[in-house]
Amino acid sequence: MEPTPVTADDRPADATRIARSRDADGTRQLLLDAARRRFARDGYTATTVRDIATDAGVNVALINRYFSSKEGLFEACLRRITLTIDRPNAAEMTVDRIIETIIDQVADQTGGDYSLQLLLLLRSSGDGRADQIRRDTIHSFAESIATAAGWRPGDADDDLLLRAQIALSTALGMVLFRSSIALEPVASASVERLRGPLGEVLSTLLSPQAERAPLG
Amino acid sequence: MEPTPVTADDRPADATRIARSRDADGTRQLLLDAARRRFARDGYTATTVRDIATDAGVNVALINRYFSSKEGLFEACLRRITLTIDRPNAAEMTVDRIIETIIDQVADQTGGDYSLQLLLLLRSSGDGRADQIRRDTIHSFAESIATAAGWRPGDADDDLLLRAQIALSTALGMVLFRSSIALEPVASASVERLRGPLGEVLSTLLSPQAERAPLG
DNA sequence: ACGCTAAGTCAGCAATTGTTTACATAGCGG
DNA sequence: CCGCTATGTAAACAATTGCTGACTTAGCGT
Repeated sequence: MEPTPVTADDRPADATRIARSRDADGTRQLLLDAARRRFARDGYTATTVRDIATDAGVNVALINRYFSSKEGLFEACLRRITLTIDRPNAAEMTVDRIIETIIDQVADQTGGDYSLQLLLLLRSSGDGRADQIRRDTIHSFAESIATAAGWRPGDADDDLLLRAQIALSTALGMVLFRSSIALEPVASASVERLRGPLGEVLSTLLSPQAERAPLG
Repeated sequence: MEPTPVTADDRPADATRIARSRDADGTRQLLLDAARRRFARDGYTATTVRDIATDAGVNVALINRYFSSKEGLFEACLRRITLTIDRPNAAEMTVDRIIETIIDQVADQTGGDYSLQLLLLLRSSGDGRADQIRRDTIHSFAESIATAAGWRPGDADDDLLLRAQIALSTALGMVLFRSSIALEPVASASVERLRGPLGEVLSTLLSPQAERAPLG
């Protein structure tokens, strides 16, 4: 099963870290990169360990050596997810900067790592532990957004958290439409084209508005 | 592989159409119902034909007899999708009614057929033809929404179509968070709780606004 | 120079997958 | 009442899956 054949030069030829013949850490990285790509694009069950090993240019057995199992490799991919929003000290993030970051990440058409990681967040292996990791990652991601909007951990009112999650669902849905489903015209819309409506949506959700109805 | 075991009474015991022992159409329906549930919940590759047959209480070989292949059954499920929005004569749909319909469908916590069908729209079999059906379905769904907002087929300006697709991505992302990922607090938020923010988002996207910036 | 350990290879196993083939039988037309 | 066809059953097929064990070999420390 080879739904999306990956040519040799499609694999990120990281010139700075040439995979020497006997480098455990380097091999682990190659496997993680190939696995993330496969899992994100084709999903967990549709991806075979042989696919990943071939993409990484590495022997299949090493997946089990380094990650115990296919499931372990998937969990490692999930744990490796770091989104642009979480990288700077999120405490100083303003709503407008968060919104701009989300838009850039969603609109990233290069098939780069960030939209790939967003896509990975939507994949499930069916395993409970992996699903929990995924849930935690998304949740912490939503908390970062909500925090920028003024939410504080432990707030009795989680309206802002809810709104942040709705904003996230929009972002993830957009990534799905653009990279996986290829729905036109949204799939090939430029960043400039998306900035308008997406900005409106995210501002509506996250920007403080005096006239917002108090939770009934 | 049995990620989500389905008990006997979990299967929709349609009393009006008892599956008699030798009824081809009835058997087809049983298979379609079971397949849609499995495909929507677990995805295509994670679902086995034996899972479906067991859920439907039907012999495995009948899947190939009636639908040629697992892929054919999946396509039949996709073709069967009819969303609430498309059912009435969409020409008379107002934006507000469309918005209300979307919210109801997204918030449907009963795990009923409609959220199940939305979930199915996010699943891929990897097969090109099935993906095309899925794409067409989503696209026509977006056109219905855009039409209510004033868009007309053939419009040179597809800004409203784009906005309808963004609205759809929000809706699908929400269904994913609620039924598949079970992300709190959005997963168990009531319809009343969701109506506020979701209504704001959808209105922002679809309601005519004089001050909307002309496409630059 | 050399051996020891980590790193990588190879072949194959057991289980599961979708599908097919040959067979059984219910139930209606005559 | 009989037999023919549509319907359903059972068993097995080849292919693929994740994974394992025994084996090789590169490369560093001494």
